[in-house]
Amino acid sequence: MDAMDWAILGELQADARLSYSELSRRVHLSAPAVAERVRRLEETGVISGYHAHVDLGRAGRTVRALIRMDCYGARCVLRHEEVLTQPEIVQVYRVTGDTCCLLVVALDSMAHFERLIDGLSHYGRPSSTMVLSSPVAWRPVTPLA
Amino acid sequence: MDAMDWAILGELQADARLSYSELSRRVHLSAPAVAERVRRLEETGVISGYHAHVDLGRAGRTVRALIRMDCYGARCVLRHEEVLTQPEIVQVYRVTGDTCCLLVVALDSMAHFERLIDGLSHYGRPSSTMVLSSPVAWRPVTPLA
DNA sequence: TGTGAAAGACGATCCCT
DNA sequence: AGGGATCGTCTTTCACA
Repeated sequence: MDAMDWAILGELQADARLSYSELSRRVHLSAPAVAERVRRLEETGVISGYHAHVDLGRAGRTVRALIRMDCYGARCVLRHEEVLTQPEIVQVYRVTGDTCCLLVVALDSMAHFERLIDGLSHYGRPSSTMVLSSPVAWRPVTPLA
Repeated sequence: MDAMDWAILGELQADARLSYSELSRRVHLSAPAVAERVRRLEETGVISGYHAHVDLGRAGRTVRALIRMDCYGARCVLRHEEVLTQPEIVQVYRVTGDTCCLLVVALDSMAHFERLIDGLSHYGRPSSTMVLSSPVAWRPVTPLA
């Protein structure tokens, strides 16, 4: 992971659809050399994937919330994968502290949200907070000073 | 936003670097037609970008935490953009409830984390929880049933 | 590792449907 | 709005440094 790798990562985090030739121009390296470095970043797992980001609001998911789950021991949602694979749940963090995990959910209506909460309450006590906005929706990973 | 748009969104969310020709094969449409639909999805903002995802652990960011900020009125971090642009902060949610926002942070050490907390405490009272793992790191957006 | 050249594939565009 | 043909560009592979 030298400066060249970080330069390539920076470009691909900003625009994953850049061609190797455009990438090679930006980082001042030949296209085959860039392609080889990208291949290795993928192989070693530094790059975990390339994803189009969909605007949740414009896709109809106007209701967003954070749900802290205080689970009932063995009935913990983390032990029931089928719960976590619901499309409404967009992120799950297992955390320390007095709750077992935090769910980030995005839905199309409050009614749908109410139904989700009802389903989750079988596994633990959900404590919800509505998301008003995301001042930082996502930030590229850079080497820390 | 018909079924074809959703099929294209599904493919590009799974692999943003797919070529139009490969995409056209997968959704059974000609390449120019696919390109035109993608262009419109970008223009209308449904697709907000294409990003390479970097594995935080393999990039040296081994410490992750969620920080709820209980801000001191006008000194709220949401009013101080320079605070939120720090590279350690990877996501920010403005939320309802008794705290003003939730920060998702990723750092290379606990010492660095301590310094971050110290800096934040100027703006409000930070309440932190460590992230153990992400059972669902990210999920593609699909039409809800 | 990185470069340069060559062959095949791909992306952009135009026109027609 | 989609399909087919075109041309310029890009990806990939190779030999070589």
